[in-house]
Amino acid sequence: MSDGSKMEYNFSLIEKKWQEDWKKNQVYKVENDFSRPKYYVLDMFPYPSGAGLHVGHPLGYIASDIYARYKRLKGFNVLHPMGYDAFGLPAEQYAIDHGIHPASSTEQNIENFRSQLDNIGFCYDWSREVRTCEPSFYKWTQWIFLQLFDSWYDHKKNKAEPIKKLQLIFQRNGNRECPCPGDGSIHFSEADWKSFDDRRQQEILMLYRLAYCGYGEVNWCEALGTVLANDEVINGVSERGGFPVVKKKLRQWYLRITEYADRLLDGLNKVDFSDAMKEMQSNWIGKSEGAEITFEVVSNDMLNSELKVYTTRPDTIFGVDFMVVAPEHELIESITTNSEKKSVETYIAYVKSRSERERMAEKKISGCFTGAYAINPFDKRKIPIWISEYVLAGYGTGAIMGVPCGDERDHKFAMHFNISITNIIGRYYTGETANPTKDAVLENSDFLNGMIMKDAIPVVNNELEKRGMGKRKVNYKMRDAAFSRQRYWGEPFPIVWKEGIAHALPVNELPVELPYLDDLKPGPGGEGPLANLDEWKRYQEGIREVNTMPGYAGSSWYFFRYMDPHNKEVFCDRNISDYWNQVDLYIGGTEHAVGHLLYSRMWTKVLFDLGFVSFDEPYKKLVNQGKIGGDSRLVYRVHGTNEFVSAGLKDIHHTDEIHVDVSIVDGIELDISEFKKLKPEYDDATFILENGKYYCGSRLEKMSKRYFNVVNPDDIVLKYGADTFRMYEMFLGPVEQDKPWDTKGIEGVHRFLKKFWRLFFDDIKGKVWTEEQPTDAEWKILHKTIKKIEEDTERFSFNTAVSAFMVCVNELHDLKCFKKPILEPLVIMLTPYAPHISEELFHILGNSTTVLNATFPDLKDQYLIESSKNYPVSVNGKVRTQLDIRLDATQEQVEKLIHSNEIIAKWLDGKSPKKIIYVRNKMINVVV
RNA sequence: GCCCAGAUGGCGGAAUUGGUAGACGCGUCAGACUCAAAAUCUGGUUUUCGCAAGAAAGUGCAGGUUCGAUUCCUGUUCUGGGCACCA
Repeated sequence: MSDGSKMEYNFSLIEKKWQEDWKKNQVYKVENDFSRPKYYVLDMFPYPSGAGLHVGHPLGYIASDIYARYKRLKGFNVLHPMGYDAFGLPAEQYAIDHGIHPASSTEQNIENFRSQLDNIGFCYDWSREVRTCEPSFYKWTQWIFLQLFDSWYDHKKNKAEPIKKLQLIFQRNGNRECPCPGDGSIHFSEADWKSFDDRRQQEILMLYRLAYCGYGEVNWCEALGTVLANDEVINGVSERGGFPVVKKKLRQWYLRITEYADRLLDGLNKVDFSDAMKEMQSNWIGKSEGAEITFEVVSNDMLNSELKVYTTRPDTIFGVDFMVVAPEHELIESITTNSEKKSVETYIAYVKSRSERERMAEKKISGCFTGAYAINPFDKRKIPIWISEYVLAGYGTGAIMGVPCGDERDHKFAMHFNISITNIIGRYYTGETANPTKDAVLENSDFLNGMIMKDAIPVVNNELEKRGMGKRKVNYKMRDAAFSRQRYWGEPFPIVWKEGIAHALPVNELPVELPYLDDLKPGPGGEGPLANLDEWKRYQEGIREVNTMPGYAGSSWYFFRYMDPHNKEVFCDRNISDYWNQVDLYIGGTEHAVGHLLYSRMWTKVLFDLGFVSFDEPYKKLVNQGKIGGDSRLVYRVHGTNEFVSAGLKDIHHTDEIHVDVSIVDGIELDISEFKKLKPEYDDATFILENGKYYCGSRLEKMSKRYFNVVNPDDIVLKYGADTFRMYEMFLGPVEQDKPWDTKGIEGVHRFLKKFWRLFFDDIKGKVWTEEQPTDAEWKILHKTIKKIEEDTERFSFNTAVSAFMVCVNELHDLKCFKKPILEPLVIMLTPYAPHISEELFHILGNSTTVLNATFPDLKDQYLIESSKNYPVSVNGKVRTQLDIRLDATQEQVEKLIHSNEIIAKWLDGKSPKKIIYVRNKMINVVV
């Protein structure tokens, strides 16, 4: 390269040159070097959609890239990989609609993603790339699934254990010490167990397995031959075609994630996630502590059966005026009296006719009396048992005790059906609305009278347990996660069915490869497309599982595979996972709060329990990047005409607004000639202008093709370069925050980089940088900047770090400081933010090695001590002077400074200060 | 309805632990260079009053704590996000 071409900042040349160099020399390849301190920076890997990346997507990637490069400069061995979450529904839908096989559309999309990512200059170690749809990857997805299938949760040890151990326990003790998580009503002795045939034994084991197959309710549409999602069913008929849809119990695979509810909740205390994220996860888990109370039931004047209810407020037991059971409750048939039979049947038929949607949307009060009564276990009062859809079958026992004075829903129900209300909280209940307080003193409550409600809770619990009428109980909102899909584009299950019993395939037969299938129509009886492949289905004397795993299977463990991506023997070598350990920094969107993040946390805990890894929380710190919104541009057409009116004048006409492509608008000014070319109908459009210009309206909304507001990073990189793009995305605002994209603002950052370049080369003079020794003032600028950039990078405040660079360069320009001892550390500090220009300048300064091997510059304290401002104030009659001092000042330096400070010296008048108070590490109060 | 987060110039945002509010950038105004434009450089830019020096007000709203509050506390309004008959 000649000196002449170095004169001006030619970003496209520089970026191309260094990207090729990085690739050729495999600069970012990472070794599993156990002798070095490690740091693991991970992005949530993308789903390679056909739309490609817009400027919003790389935000998190840039932040993690900066941090990874920063940690590398700090001397860490940094694992920073990337891959693709490549299995899933959208690719399959696309295939069905467009006739392209998901394997090839996925391949194409990945290629496109890769070129877009490469453009931005990330430091990923691509030799560790993973794709969840590759057999070499999903072999281990299947293998981990088999570990889940072969395990159960031992509540005594509070961990997962191999199912073999459970079989031994059953042989010795039956299940009296291991209550069945799948069906609490199953009890058997060791003798019973031995008497069960193999089939029965396997059925029972299935109820314990962490990955299990059971029956769940789904929307089944016979005419379409498929299962439909809730939102595809409207008023009991299918959205497409209007065919009848019925609720049907179908065989489904599940993850028994509920067994990990407590540990998933507790684990939140030892990870660094945002409070909002922790909140979302703990709400989803929905732990509540209460009691399960058993009521005797009288029907047709005879003692009939028992009804269990779950309540978090056992203290209100004497305020119970009615019981409500869910319409699906199994007791309904047996307890309904002859006289009520008809109305109960009518009510249940009504409930069944309503879709989940209607039920949730309307929330109207409905219900029906069963004719039966429950007996209050303490005062033996008869309590009517009702049925209502506001009680959910799936939570607690599917039955509640109605306490109208304390619960608003119960109150509304009682008012609606004219049930008399017992007041147990005195003046706290006005008769108008319920009061859920725990602070009231109980009345009308037998042995609890005079007690404060919250104190009464343990008293009642003790009494219930003493009398055997109930017990303390913890409940969770979280349900087991459905794990099978009747779809093609996913991992096949390594399972074979023989006579109704699921068998794991031997590990040496993994992976079970997904057979190539052209026609992706569903199979018979609600099964997936794989069911159409008779030959593939048959496996010895059994039949393969034809469902596939859901999209979240591969993403639940992929972070392990990056550590040891090419291992053919295990999913990840234990020594290697011990070294890389937890992901130190995980960056991704909030949309995965309760899906991916919970599943991957659970899988890690299982692998930990079974001894395959040494930690049970996968992510040490999680940062959620915000979304970048599109800034749409709107034009206004006078209704019914072809005349467009400028935004400021739109209100005086009756107009329709139309989105216009942001690329033909400069700021808010429309390029009318470009606009006319958009559509033939616009060709003869007329315009009402303001000041001779057509101004567009604007609106912030989601970046989407539909709104013509998508900005492609490729276009930005082409115009301004990757370094400008990276820095601008960071400069936009805090990483965690949602913010709008504004292409105009990018000029400022671009100017900064050009100015940075001019510290080295002048347009006219050429080379300006020298080997000269800097002055103290110049050192101070450098050290101030090092400190600021280091602190800001460390605390993820990349926007203020970029500002600090700008300030520094402006100051150096003002001082005309082009000295190598100042410039070189600056280039190194800029590396994480703008890697290409840094490499080039570092190379020019005469270092033969790349910036990669450089270290983040050390601080020299002596240039940091300075006094800034001081404020004399009067506190409680004493005169104080406050003094701002650099953070790192030592006691000695402070005292020296105090005596040399003009104002303080005047106050002191030669005497010593009475007192020096360190208010903060930055503020010092001197009392005279 | 419940839970969480936020509200600062024309705009994006800064102020790290209570210490000169508005860093940095955009936009804009004025000037330099230029025949002109681009690029670059210099200066101004919270509001009101003032020729100016300067003065007063000012971080959604109303209070409170403090020598001092964008920051802490109480109440309130609005905006964004999450959950939603979970007993």
